[in-house]
Amino acid sequence: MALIENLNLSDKVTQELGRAIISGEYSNDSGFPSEAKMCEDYGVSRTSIREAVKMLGAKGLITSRPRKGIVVEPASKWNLYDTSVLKWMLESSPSLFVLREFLQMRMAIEPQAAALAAQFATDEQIKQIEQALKGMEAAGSDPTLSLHEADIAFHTSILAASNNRFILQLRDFVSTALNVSIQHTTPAKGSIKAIIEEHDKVYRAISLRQPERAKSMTAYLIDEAIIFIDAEIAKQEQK
Amino acid sequence: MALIENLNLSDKVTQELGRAIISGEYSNDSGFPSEAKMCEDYGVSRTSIREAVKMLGAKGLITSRPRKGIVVEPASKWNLYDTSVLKWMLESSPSLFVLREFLQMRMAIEPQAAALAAQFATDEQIKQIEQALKGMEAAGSDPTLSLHEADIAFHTSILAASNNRFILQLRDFVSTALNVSIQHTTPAKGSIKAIIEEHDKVYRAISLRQPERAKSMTAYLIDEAIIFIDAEIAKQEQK
DNA sequence: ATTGACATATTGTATTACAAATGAGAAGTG
DNA sequence: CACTTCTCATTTGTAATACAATATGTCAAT
Repeated sequence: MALIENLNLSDKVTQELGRAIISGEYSNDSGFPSEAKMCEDYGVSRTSIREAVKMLGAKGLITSRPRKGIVVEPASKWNLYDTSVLKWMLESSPSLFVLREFLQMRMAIEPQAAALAAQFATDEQIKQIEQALKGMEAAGSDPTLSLHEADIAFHTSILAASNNRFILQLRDFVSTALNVSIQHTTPAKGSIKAIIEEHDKVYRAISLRQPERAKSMTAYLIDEAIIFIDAEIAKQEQK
Repeated sequence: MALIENLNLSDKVTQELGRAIISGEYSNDSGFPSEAKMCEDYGVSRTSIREAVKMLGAKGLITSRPRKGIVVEPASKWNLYDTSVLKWMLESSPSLFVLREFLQMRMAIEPQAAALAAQFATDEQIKQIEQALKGMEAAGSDPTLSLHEADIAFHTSILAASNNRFILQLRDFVSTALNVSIQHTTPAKGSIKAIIEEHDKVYRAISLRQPERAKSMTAYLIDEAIIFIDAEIAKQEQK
């Protein structure tokens, strides 16, 4: 999974440091080690350390200044929409709460994306959504196919059809959210048909160019997931 | 404005290269120069060039591999929520169309943020929103104060009150959007009172813990701006 | 035509050296 | 004593050099 192979040294150091920073190993105690110290710790040259530091700086995790050394930025400065940062967060956080935040974000983005798609999608883009929907239907009746992957394809095809770069950019974010979801939601087998039916309603609203319906259908879809997670969290807190 | 002073060399190179990449100077033609070439072009050591390349790579703009050289990633890979990337985009794009995309994003984020704030904001956070609103009122009657800054403070205080890290992260994004807006919207002086009145409705909905009203009031607020920009774009296309 | 070996260009890594910035403490001064 | 100024030490910033690793294309041999 981690696949820390095939990476060059500075990338490997970046991975390790990034994970360590986000899991809070340097937040409270004696501060961040100096470049020289890290050279020893990791057994690599200062060149590689510096390149790693620059990359982490570009993601908003740290800053460095002469004599002062390297300091970890407050979490509010971290670029959470960077896929690496997102990955490190998921590796170090209890994911049920992060998942709720994910879903709240999806509740913001996806209904609006669906509405924009209904207004501005090209015929080609609508065909893409249709293809993804057919993929879900196929996976619904054929267990060898992945319903999960088709589901992701459906949602991202809508993001693409919004023709808004900032929304499309959240593709990885939504994919990640859906991937995390799958770990918690045991897909009630009987309801697969219902799920596909609901996705179909979203598709039809978009293809019929009805922004408001597309928006509320999508909101409905995500709200179900939020209700499920809220229940899950409540269950966990009871223990 | 640019303030390219006070930066170290690798940061300066990063700025220049980033701007050049996003404005498309390397997208179609002979490809990206090699590190050695850039050392000559910029008159700096390979160390600085490499650090700049690493930073741009961390923002998703380029990748580099031995023998193959440095290649510009497709725009879909760029991390648009990186404040530097955002800045470079605004410097190189006709901002009226970018502004519409900004507003579409705000239409996704802010109503949801307001709804979450109505549900989960602490009393302290609601007080913050109230403070920002009072700031707007003060600026409305005192021309020496900046209504614009108070406006930004109001919107970001709601993002903070959502208590969702992913939404709060978009603070810079929303600030930037509002800053760009001001360049296009000549604030009709008579309507200032109306604008403040609408912001007050959002605040009251949040403080009364009414998520749905907070959401629709915020959506109304942003929709007005979208209508304005659409008209502006139509006007420009007529010419 | 396919394969294999080799030359070549480019990034990757290490090392050394010195410059620049800055914070802390010493030294000096009223 | 209070305050300023100077010096020094620490840490990052920049440069230069050298060689390793990697992948691409070429050319020859089968």
